[in-house]
Amino acid sequence: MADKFTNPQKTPCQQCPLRAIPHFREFTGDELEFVSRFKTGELSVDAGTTVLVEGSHSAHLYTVLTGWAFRYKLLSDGRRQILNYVMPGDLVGLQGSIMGEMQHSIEALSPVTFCVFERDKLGQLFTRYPSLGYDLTWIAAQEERILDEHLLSIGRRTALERAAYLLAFLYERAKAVNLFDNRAVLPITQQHIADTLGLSIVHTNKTLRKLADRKLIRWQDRGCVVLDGAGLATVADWDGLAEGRRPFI
Amino acid sequence: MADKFTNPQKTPCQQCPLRAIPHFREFTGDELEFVSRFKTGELSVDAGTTVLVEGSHSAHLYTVLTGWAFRYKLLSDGRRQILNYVMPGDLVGLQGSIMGEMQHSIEALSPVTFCVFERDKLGQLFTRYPSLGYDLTWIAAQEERILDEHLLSIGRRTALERAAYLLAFLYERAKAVNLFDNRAVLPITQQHIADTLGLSIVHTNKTLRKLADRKLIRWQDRGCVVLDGAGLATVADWDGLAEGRRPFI
DNA sequence: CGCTTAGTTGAGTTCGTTCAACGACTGTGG
DNA sequence: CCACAGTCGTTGAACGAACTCAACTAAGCG
Repeated sequence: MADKFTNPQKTPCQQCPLRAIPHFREFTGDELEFVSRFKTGELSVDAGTTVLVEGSHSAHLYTVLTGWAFRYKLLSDGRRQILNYVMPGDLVGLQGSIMGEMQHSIEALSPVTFCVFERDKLGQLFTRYPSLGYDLTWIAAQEERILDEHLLSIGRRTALERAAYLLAFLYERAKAVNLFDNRAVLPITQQHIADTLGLSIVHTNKTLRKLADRKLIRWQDRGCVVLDGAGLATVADWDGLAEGRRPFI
Repeated sequence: MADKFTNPQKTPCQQCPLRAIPHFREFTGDELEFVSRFKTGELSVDAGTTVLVEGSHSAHLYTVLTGWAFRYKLLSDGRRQILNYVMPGDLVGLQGSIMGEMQHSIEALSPVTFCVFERDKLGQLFTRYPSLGYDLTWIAAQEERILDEHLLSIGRRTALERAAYLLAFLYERAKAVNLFDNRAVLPITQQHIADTLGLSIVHTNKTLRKLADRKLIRWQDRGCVVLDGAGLATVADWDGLAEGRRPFI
């Protein structure tokens, strides 16, 4: 793909901008040194680019350095379900690395830069840096938690509650990794929201309008502005992420 | 809880009946010896018992030795979403062990025996037996895959497809761990199915009737008899688990 | 025998869908 | 500079899937 660009000149992990964010945990010098060798390059893509494809066998693991993306699956007739969103510090491609084949695809919502790791060195990571292995398990377990909550949402919440939950969730996650400057703008279309909530685009539009009428969000500049994250969480009967400091690779 | 019964006299892991099932991978002698010490006892519960509760802080990890159970979450007004089903060889309680608080509950569908592991020794597992740490990550990643597929199902499949997917999924999983003798009977009620699919019980009943009319299943003896697993998978547009040999602890 | 649980079925209602049309905005090529 | 196409959001109307309510059967159990 022409719009993909792999950059061998990587940002050194020692100067990783994510390490400055209090949301992420500290590394020891040893760990940092290993991760730095584990990282083999960077991948920068435009918004809209499909990075990993369902069914492919990727030899890489990726951590998002900057930007937004999402994971999704398709049915053979084209119906799409967005599974989760990916933000700086998130690891993707673990399933492909650890079990062979990717069972979902990933698409960039904004320009995205990934740190690229070699699957081959994953074994080394576990043998030489058990604490990093533990972190990988932590990350996978955390993703599981989030998927549990999404499942509860799609299965049992009403359309209004679902939409409120999703926006509160995205707002809280993005805030934790400093993705907002002054205003909380989520760079997604109503089609993305519809495909996440399992609703039609028309009904999604009408549901979002209700949230806007309640002054919880505003639709502006091709994105969703969150005005009241806590209010959204209340509508959704959602407790928040309850996640402390977060490891990352 | 009176109906729980912790048995300190454990089945030695060396004679674990699960090891005989080809679906599970081999252990090295060392690993087996460690797991055997990691295991501190067994827990046997009746059908219907709630084993782990959302919000609790469990000091244990469990692997199912025999029986069926399920994981679920509740909304504050009582709406229930079943997240996944748990069968022999499955690990539960990892989230609680690794991140403090359980975010879902677990209830037994049949009499269930669990192997009990100490959370405290989890660090040792990663440092001394990296291959087991890798397996834990594998297990978490596999659970993630399954949740992805469930999300696709609830979000984008029709009621009929959803039901077909769920039953095909349970059938395939249970078959892999020898949970059937001669007939493939799933020990669940229609209420369980409804709470898994995100449907009302009435509509679930009418949907299952359609599957029965097509001779794919039969409802009998308080359970669902799967007559044609492949037929169900076809209705659901589902490819199967595509999982090779599976690690377990 | 009555009590409870699980499954079944019909009738009416609600929520969400599909179809369709339209406006606002963006980017592109002439 | 304008014409045009494409994407995205919005809205109304008609339809259909799934829900609630309610009544009833069958089976298991003290």
